[in-house]
Amino acid sequence: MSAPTVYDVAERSGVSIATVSRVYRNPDSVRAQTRDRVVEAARELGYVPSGNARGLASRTTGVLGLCFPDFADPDAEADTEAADDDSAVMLYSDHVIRGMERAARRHGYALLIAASLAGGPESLVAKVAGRVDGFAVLARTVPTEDLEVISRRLPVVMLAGPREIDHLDHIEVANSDGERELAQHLIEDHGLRRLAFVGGQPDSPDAEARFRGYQEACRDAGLPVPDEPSVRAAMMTRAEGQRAAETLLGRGDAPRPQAMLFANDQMAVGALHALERRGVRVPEDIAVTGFDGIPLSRIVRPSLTTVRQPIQRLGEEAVELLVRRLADRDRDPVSLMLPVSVARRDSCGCG
Amino acid sequence: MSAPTVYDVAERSGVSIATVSRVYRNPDSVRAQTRDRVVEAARELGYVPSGNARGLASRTTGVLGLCFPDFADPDAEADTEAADDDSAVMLYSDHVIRGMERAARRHGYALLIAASLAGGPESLVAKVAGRVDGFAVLARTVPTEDLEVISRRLPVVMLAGPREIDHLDHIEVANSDGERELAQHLIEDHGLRRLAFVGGQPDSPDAEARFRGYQEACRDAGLPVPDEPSVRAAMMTRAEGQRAAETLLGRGDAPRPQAMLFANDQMAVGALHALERRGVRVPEDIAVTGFDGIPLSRIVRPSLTTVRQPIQRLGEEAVELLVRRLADRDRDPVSLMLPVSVARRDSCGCG
DNA sequence: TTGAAAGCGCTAACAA
DNA sequence: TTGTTAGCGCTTTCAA
Repeated sequence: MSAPTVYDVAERSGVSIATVSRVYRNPDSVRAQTRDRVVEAARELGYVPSGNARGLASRTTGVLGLCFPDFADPDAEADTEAADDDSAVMLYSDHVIRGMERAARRHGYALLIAASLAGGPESLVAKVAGRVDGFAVLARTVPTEDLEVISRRLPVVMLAGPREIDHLDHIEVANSDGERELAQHLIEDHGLRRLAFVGGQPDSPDAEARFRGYQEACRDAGLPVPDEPSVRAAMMTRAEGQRAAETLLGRGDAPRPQAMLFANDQMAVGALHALERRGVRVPEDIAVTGFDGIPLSRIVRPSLTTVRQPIQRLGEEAVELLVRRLADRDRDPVSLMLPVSVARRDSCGCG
Repeated sequence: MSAPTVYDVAERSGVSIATVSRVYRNPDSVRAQTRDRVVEAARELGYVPSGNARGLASRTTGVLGLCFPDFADPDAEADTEAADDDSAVMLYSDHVIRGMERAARRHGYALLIAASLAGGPESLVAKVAGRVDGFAVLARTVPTEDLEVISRRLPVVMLAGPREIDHLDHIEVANSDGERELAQHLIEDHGLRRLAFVGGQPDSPDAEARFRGYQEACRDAGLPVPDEPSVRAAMMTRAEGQRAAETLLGRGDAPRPQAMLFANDQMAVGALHALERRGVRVPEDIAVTGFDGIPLSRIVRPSLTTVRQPIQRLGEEAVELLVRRLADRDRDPVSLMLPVSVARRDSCGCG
């Protein structure tokens, strides 16, 4: 039972394969009566055009791609209470995916997604690259070297993180500006002076950019400028935020900070829990801030002061850039910086 | 500057195109020295294998697909406070996507996703169908008629909702069982007798199944069995839950219900807010329950009693089914019913 | 409006 | 271990 092809449909409806093809590509170029015969035959046969053959012949796929890092262990158990935290970590990719999917849909494209695994000639990236008209890559997902090669063949846009290849389109989020503005607010409007920043690993470009913004705010305000975050979390999960908060409270050597700035909302929420348990009031005793603006940040009590990051828009803009480049391969490479906005809420005392 | 092909690489490295192909498909079948020459030439040329040509020749794509309904308006604004509610609505597809992506990755597949739009010969569904080895379809996304045709060509698994085509693999969630168990708990363990159910539109199979479970519990307990939900929400959003709660409280004609059961968590959370504003205590004055078990349900105060639905697992199982059918086209069609579990939390008085 | 024929870039026997 | 040679199913000129 091999799948029916244009030949089968052509034979059954008494036309040529070219006509069958036309019915699917440009129905109006075929006489209505002929068209009906073809459509009917296709129905009876269960004919579905082969995307591969189509793509091969027409040199386009109608598909855009996204490669993202495989943060979460694919074997992690799901749908348990314990998995919620992990679940939240993925939110970032999910938002990008959603944004891309919507924008792609608007332009008539489908979206192919794949989390990167190992490299090598048969990597997922290569698979994606060969099946799409263009694709987006989240920072630190694909070796720069590979992108160098692939981007010679089709449009690639790099998302978040630094611009590693300067002839590629690139979008980033104003991480540093956002954190600076947030810290400034704490310092100037609330008069806080003993701040602590909880960051991520040094190889996380986002977390590092946020830390830089924090440093800038300290410098601008004439406060001591730390070289390193007060604490570095490995995964930036809620559990780690909890731990970080306890660490910061427990340091006998220094006075308790007046504010804890976390590199993301997950950790800040964890900290809120830890502080509540220790009987430390937020914001009366200490201010807490996050970064990202996930839905959860608005719901926790006290509601979390944070920096809203337009992650979904990141995905949408990526598609726009791809579509534009597909229309004009020679346009100059673009580098966008998406603005963020500080959401002043209860946890800093702005209720 | 047309993209380089196997021929270019073969010529540059002084081998045949077959050898080039082997290097990418089965590196070990080529002498190391030859392989290095090929890889080097490919690098220099910027060669990326064409997925289309590959798929055409090998009759497989290494891609699985998902079609889901286009609930959210793709033009809706994102990343604003106002969009949060809308944002939450999408969570369902997001979870399925995540589940499928992870499972697909485990099996070496990428995932192609597309929200359905209009029908017709050139619909997104057809595009997906032509580009994957098999795909999953969320209920009410693709006309049954189309699936009938497409499923003759490649494996299709139907997700959530009733089993519309009985020779296809199918997975659903025990909506009805879950709601019945939940209502039973309210009735038997908490001794409540005046319950109200807030449902969705009649064309939502999930919401309807939940209502049926509710009816069953009423019948089993000897309570009056309503024909219709007390309120029907159009989109089952937080805002609508709020409104529904107010409607139920405001009905002068009947005594206030002792419990409000919502067809999903979103609405229940909205109701919690509305009740708090009206000074109605939960669970002391009234019990509130949801359905789905989204992360938010655990975080709101009081924490929400709900039914945890394994949505992500739905996606994972879909992939498993597809992979299995790909391995054996003749196996009997499977219909899975994924179990749910009642999460007894504060909002029913189980804190 | 329709048909004939030449690829699109790769895989997969089969040979060597 | 490597090369030769048919296709895979469709789109796309160019003619008719």
